[in-house]
Amino acid sequence: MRKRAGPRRPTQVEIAQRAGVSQATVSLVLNGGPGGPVAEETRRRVQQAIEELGYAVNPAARALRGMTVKTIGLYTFESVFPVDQRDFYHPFLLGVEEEAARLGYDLLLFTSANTAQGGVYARGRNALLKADGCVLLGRHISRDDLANLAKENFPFVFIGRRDIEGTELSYVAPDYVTPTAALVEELAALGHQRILLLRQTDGAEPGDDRELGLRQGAQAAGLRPDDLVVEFSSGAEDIGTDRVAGWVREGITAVVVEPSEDNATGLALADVAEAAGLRIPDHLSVAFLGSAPPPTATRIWTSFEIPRVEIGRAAVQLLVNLLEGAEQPPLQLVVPCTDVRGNSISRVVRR
Amino acid sequence: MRKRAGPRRPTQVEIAQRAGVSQATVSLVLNGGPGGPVAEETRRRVQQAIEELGYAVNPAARALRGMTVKTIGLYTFESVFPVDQRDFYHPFLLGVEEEAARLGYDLLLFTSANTAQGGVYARGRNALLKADGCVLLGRHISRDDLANLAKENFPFVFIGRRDIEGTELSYVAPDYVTPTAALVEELAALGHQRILLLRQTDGAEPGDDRELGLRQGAQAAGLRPDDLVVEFSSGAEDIGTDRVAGWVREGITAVVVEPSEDNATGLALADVAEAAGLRIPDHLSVAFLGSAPPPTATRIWTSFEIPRVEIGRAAVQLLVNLLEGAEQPPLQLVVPCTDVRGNSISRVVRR
DNA sequence: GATGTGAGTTGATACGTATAGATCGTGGAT
DNA sequence: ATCCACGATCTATACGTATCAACTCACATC
Repeated sequence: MRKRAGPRRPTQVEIAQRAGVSQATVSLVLNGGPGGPVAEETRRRVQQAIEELGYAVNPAARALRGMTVKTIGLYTFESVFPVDQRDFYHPFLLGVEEEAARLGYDLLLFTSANTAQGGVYARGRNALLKADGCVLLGRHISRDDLANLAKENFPFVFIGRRDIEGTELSYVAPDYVTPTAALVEELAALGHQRILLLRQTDGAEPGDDRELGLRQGAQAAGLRPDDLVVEFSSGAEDIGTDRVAGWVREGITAVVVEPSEDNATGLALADVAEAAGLRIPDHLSVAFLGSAPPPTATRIWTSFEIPRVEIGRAAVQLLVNLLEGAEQPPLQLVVPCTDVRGNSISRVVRR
Repeated sequence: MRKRAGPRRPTQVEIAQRAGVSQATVSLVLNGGPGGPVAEETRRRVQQAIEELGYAVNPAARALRGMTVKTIGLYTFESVFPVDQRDFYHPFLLGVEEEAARLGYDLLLFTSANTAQGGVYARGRNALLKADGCVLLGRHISRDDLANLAKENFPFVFIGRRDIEGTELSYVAPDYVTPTAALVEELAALGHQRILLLRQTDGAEPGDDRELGLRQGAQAAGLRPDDLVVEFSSGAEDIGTDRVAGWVREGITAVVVEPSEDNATGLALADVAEAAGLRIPDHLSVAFLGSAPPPTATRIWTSFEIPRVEIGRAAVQLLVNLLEGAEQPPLQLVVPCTDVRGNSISRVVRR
């Protein structure tokens, strides 16, 4: 941590000297505040001195006094930066950026302190403290970090639902339960009797939500709990021909897949099924419980779309509430998703 | 500018009390520095207290002491945020982000203080001071702002060449002169006798560079100065049928166009020419002196590509040099562009 | 035994700001 | 004439850190 170079900038003291007033008066002119109004003549002299010397307030000093700096941090547990256009996270950033700008906050990207670099508390510091508050993002979160931040009473909003024991943290999350239940009901109505949920190994709470939606939908459709199968996968390599054949032998006719960034699991399932002569959707219905792979000429995946930009915006709004609002309890927000009607599910066709 | 809410965070003083040492010793443990080494036993006790209380250094206090905070600002004169994928500026940001992350700096996006909001010195503050230094970007710069920043001795690097009288500022810019000259020589070799340079009204130094390249290339090719025509345009509405017809009547057979974000001028020229029965390139050669519109099935614009990502990276490197390096004069960097061989120029064909 | 020597620690200070509390006129009410 | 109220300004302080200069203490040197 080096010293800054170059000559010093003018301070309020120098302004005061030049204007023939005290430093306190300069601060009064700048910020108003208690201490009474400032006489017009005095104000004029101070303003003039400010012009002449090119004074600008020192944000560090303000921050040290406990003032906010109008800066919102954005921390991503995965390496999101540099932000590629095709990036899974890009829409979130867009929303965050947009709303931060609208509310007059600057946006601090914590590119230097992601999980690979040692996380939030890398090098014994809490990098996030550079900002007034922070939006957190990412699938592979560190629960310790979250818990610590909450304990430290640092204002932050998480994008995605996470529950940490002992603290009620603030988050904005998509509602996975409702559309999953609806999808399962639809599958049941199409005649599917046994449904498989393919969860991500590291799915955490979002995975739980999908499973909850599965069970709710099944119950509403009159399916029994043991008509449901839940299995896990951590990527393409987990989806072998044998495994898929086993599912079919068990009577599975529909698979609902928890998405991941690259949707490797779901795509592998489609490949393997295809290679085994199983046509989608005739022999096997497949739906994604969230963002599906991009549509092709022949295939539109049945799924639902997460309103990422809106979630980003909402996260900033929540955070600014935390920062500027009165003492409120941490606030959670769950936003609805929109269905994507695809052609990857259909009525069962016996082979 | 509100007060921060919530309970206070532990400070070095509290760590010191708990460990039974002085605050100065705590700082020594954290930063080393002069004041001699710390005994192993003492260090251990301090570390333990830090663990137990969950101490994290206060960046504001460090900054107030004149330390750097490892933060690079990114300021854009135009409204670049939110960063759309198709955005002209996106590759620059990519490079800046990438290099900042690599060098261990966080990136502060000044979304709140663009030109529309009052510029760098909006609300009497210099927003940029929140960062150690800053990368500046944009076509419609405020020369006053640049001059002021230079006067204030604020460390910054501009992307694109700008000359400000009285100060030598630090920038990274593409070399427009060399490829422009090469293009003009090529046109001359193809038999073009009269060449038009179509400049952007607000082109500033980059426009000057193109004109310089034009003259250099012409001279090398043996064209006379009055074989060259320079005109200005600020967009599609400036390119009428009459104007284009006039050029042709004057004997112009080749147009080199200074690009803009949307390249409206160049595209309008193509449209108008087409509508007037002038085929490109047979009747009129057209080249872009920089980033051309995207290629279509039939048309690849002859142009040259600005290495935007590399320029972003280089800007950060320069800035970090300024911040960390010894006392050097401001440093400029000019990077070469790569030719794009298109099909929009050819030998002259008499109609 | 006097005198350095150097490792280890600490008190004091400055960075620039916001603000609580004290001060000082000045004029109006009593 | 005295007191009060109030507008305008100032003095003093705290925020949390890094660092300089001073200090202590043990130990080696002559």
